[in-house]
Amino acid sequence: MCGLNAFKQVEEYLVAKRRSVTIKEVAELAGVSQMTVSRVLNRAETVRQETRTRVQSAIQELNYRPNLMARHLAGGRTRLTGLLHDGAHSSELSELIVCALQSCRDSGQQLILEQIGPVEPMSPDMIDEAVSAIAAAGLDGLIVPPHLANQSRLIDRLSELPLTLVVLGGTRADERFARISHHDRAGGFELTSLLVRNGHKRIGFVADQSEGESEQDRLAGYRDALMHHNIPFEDKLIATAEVSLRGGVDAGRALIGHSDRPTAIIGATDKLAAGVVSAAHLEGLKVPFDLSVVGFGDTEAAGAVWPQLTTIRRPLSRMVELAVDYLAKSGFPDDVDGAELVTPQHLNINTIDLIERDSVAASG
Amino acid sequence: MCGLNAFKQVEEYLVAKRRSVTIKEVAELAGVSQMTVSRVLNRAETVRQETRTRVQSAIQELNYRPNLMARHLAGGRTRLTGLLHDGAHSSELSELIVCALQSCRDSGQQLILEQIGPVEPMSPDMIDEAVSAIAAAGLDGLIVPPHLANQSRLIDRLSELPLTLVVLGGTRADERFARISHHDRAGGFELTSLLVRNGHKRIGFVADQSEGESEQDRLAGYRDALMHHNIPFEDKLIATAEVSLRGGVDAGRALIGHSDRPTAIIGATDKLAAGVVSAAHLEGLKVPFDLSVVGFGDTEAAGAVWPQLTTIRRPLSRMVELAVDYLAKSGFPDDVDGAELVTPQHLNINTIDLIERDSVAASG
DNA sequence: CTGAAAGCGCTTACAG
DNA sequence: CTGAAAGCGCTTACAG
Repeated sequence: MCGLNAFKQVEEYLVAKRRSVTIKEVAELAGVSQMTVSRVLNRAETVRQETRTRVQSAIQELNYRPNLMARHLAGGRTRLTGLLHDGAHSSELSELIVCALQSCRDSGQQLILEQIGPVEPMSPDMIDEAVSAIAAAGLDGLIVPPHLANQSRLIDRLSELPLTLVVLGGTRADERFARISHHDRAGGFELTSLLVRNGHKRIGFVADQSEGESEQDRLAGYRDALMHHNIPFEDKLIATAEVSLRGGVDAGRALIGHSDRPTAIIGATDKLAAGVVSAAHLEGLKVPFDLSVVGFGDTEAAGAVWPQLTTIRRPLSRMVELAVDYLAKSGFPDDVDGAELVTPQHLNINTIDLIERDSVAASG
Repeated sequence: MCGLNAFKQVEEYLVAKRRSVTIKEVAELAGVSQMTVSRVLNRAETVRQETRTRVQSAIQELNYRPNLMARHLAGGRTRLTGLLHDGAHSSELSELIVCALQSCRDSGQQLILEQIGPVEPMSPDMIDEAVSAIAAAGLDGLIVPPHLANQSRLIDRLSELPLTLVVLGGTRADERFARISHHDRAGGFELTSLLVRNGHKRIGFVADQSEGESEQDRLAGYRDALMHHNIPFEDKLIATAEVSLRGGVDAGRALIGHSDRPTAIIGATDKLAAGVVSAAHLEGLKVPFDLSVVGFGDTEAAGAVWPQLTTIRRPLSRMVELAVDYLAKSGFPDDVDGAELVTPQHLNINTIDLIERDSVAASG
């Protein structure tokens, strides 16, 4: 009841004044100075817990949002956090941005989208130009999404900038930047084991020819699983392809083509797997009855083919959230749920999120 | 070399940032007050020509750029602009957000994402709750994306809030809010005509059962085109489906099933069309040789099936940009390129962007 | 036609 | 751990 009344009052007040809630009002409601509210907003550790809590409830009750303009003007150093993207719109990019926006707001950072591309492959000149633009933006931190984590020249250049770099995805720790990885190798193991449990012994794999660390790790996980289940590894069950639908179709046809064809195929990405499904259709095979197909990523591609793909979801939201947090606090916390701190600069998320849909059936 | 250059640029930038030219310096150089400089900047007619000229040369000499942050801060409150979304990540959402973020920054607005859903269908309670949350956010404006434009209860509730509402997509002008529509009917006409030009006479249409205005308009365009080309309209060539891959598959099978089957099928959305492609595969028909298929939207679904779909791209970036602009200026400009001002509150974009891919072949 | 003052909403720098 | 003051760069509202 009380909450409802306060709610109503705030609303009426806002309508009447036609302006938004300011730090002053929050301070008044919490019974502290503006300074203290500002400290809470900026994550200063010097505020007593009790005071902090009081301020936070005031913020919530009034639905206060700091005015970015004022912040920028006063501070001269609102932290600008960049999120790099390549201009290709996708469900992954929307997940990344939505979550980054939310996390940045929570931690008082301002999100700036920085675009590179979308030309593929990226030329050295293009990279240098983009990096110059990023340098000129005066960012405090920059987040590189999984999709661009393999661009070594780009990462090299970005590492030289006077900003904190966080790379999502990939595998190895690198002291030039912070990395948040997820357990691709275990994912590959899991997906392969699922197929083995369904009786499959001849399992094909469509690998990414660009040899990104993540994609290579998925393949390594596949080999781990074969070994674990005493199934011999065969070169001819591996095909490489450019990550595109066409690449998946071609690689799928190649794998299906020969006489001793696989009964199941893993795509290193959903897009490749979607291509494999189409290849199966073209060759007259029913999925999943004649051929099981699984992918990686839980992207839109996984839900756009029939049957919809069993796949492994990447914890993108979690990763950006952790990245923004890292930038806010200049380091990872010691204890992150479901994640392991490999080095102070390298956090690995080790939960696996298997999404089972309709593209797997028992063999034979 | 390049790295060194990047460093140098940053250094220069930082120095520049610390002492960026302000209105005060311009005023001093021109020998006037800040106020006069401000008047010149804001095109006030009350400045004497001679003074104006002096100020302008000072501006040029110092290469002065007004600080947008300060401008917006002083000029009034910064406007909070909401973008509604349903939590379902997609390429469309990423396009919407990327563009909204950019436009808001340009016009000094602050973008707030407001989520409703993602439960489907949305219950009245859920809608009311979401609308309350939106009310409490104290937004000045709210943009409703095409995907949610059909939710009449939601729109009704939002119309009652003390904020400026802009609905993207849909068809009819409504005085309770501003609308930016695109030419769905002409799009339906165009797509149908493309098929007719390819010799198709029996053209199926998978309609959206939810009867959204846009989707209905596409069907109307289809009928227009048939009439224009003297092809009789047949009820049995129309199927309705829930907008999902499964819906498309089922509707596709129904249309393909009967003896006198269509040689081409239009999906009211790409997702439905993707389902139709899968249905064709399941029934042993080759796309596009046995069946041509086209969709609407140029979404990820259009690129995730094989063959990739010919479709019509919606001008989403353009629409959000215009929406943000409308909110900034409280109205549409008189002359927008490629668009028509139906009423002062209703702008219709009449360009059609046909994306031809590989899902259409000549009939017979 | 022009200017001095107040203030937008926030932060930095200092003081307790 | 918390607060009072000054000021970021500009505009509005008032005064000449």
